Amino acid sequence: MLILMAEDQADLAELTIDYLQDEAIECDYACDGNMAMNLLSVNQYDVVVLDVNMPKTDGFAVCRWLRAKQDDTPVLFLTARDTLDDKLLGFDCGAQDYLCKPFEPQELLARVKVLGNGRQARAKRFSLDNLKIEISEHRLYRGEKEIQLPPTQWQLLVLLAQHSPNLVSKAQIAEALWPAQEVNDDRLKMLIFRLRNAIDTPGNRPLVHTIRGAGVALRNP
Amino acid sequence: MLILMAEDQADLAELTIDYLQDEAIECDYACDGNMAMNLLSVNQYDVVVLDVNMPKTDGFAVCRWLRAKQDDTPVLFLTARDTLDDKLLGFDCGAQDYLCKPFEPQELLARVKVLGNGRQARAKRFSLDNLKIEISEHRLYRGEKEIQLPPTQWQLLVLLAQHSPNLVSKAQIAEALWPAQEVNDDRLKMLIFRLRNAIDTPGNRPLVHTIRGAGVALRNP
DNA sequence: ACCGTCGGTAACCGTTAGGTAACCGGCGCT
DNA sequence: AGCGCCGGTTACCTAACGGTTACCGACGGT
Repeated sequence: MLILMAEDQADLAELTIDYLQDEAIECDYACDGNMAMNLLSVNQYDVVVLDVNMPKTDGFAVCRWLRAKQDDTPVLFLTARDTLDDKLLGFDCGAQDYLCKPFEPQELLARVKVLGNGRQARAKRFSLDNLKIEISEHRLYRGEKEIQLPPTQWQLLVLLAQHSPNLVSKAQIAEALWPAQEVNDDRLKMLIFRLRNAIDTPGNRPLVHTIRGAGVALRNP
Repeated sequence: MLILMAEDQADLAELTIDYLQDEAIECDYACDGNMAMNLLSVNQYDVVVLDVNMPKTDGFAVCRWLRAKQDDTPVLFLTARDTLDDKLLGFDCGAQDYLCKPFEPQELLARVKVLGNGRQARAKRFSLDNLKIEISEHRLYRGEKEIQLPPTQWQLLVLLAQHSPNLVSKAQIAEALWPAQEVNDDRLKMLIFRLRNAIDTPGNRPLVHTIRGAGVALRNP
């Protein structure tokens, strides 16, 4: 997950960013409103954390500008301005959340995660090469053709997609699909084989890769 | 927008609900955790506002229960428990927001609106292919012909329509139609069969699709 | 009391999914 | 080279699942 942190107090920003990065949240940093807008123009973020009091352009203005250009990236205001009117103004600008300083980094983390996940939840789709998965619709396409998958193969595919492009170990798969059972290598072998047959059809680039002795990954060659 | 307010202090709840209703937010009210779960089993809400300290079942438990049954309705905790640990616990249970008492009703309203917006407004009409459902009038048409549905089939149809084109799992259906009963596959099978007979009449495109091992969806092929 | 409707149970059946076993081929190790 | 392990591939068998039909009891209106 990649977020943009716009905050003019460099020391506070650094502490916060350090903490978030320890929790596997990548952060870009902007020290004022204009810089934030520049970065927002170039990159796509999962969440934007905005201070309100910033040089050049204030946080409210940045948020309004973002919404004006039809960008619905979730915005969280992080500011010392704690009056009701400020909060309402923040939500009015199109923010999703509003957290007052001083704050606990853990709470910020929790809220950022919610905003980032909600976005993902709304989408609930995955695509790689010409493979498209509509998870909530439970549909799967390779190119133009729709593919039907049996239950367990679908489970495996979703699992792989969620970790893509990372490798998923056999133990992880077994744990996810057959919880609290001893690992049986054979059924797993067959399962992977069948999934591969189903989605890596001839004429398409193979996407299911087994790494010998380690596990399986869903990714480009 | 329809929300569920679960709060054991009746006076506070009433004030809040009055305010929200003035702002065009309809509210159902639950005075304890069990009542909240009952209402959540029957109805679909845009947002759930949960107190933590409630009789019978506390708010955290309700939220966990909701997530366990794969319901991703946004949850906002509204509670006097303002320690960091409580907040983190709340988010851990799967909440989207956490607001501490005492609170300003305007802020609650703003946050509820944010949570409710991600989801499309509750449709009272639904149409797909040549199938038209007037939910509030309780009428159903396939092409020009009006169809009468028995109560449970109607319930199922509305449930499927609300999730369309997404898949609805058997467990979800059972939970919605026969809350707090053990899942009986057979009655469900018959129910789906009868609904399909009623609306997927010969000459029309079939819209009720069962995905083996997963559930049912109302959608175009 | 009669009848029609509705929803649940049971039984049947064709299909499919997924597990087991057997075979094969390659790679790395000694 | 030879062996053994790992993973790919084929074949087969059974249990589970879903569609379908038939039947039955409950309920409500006439």
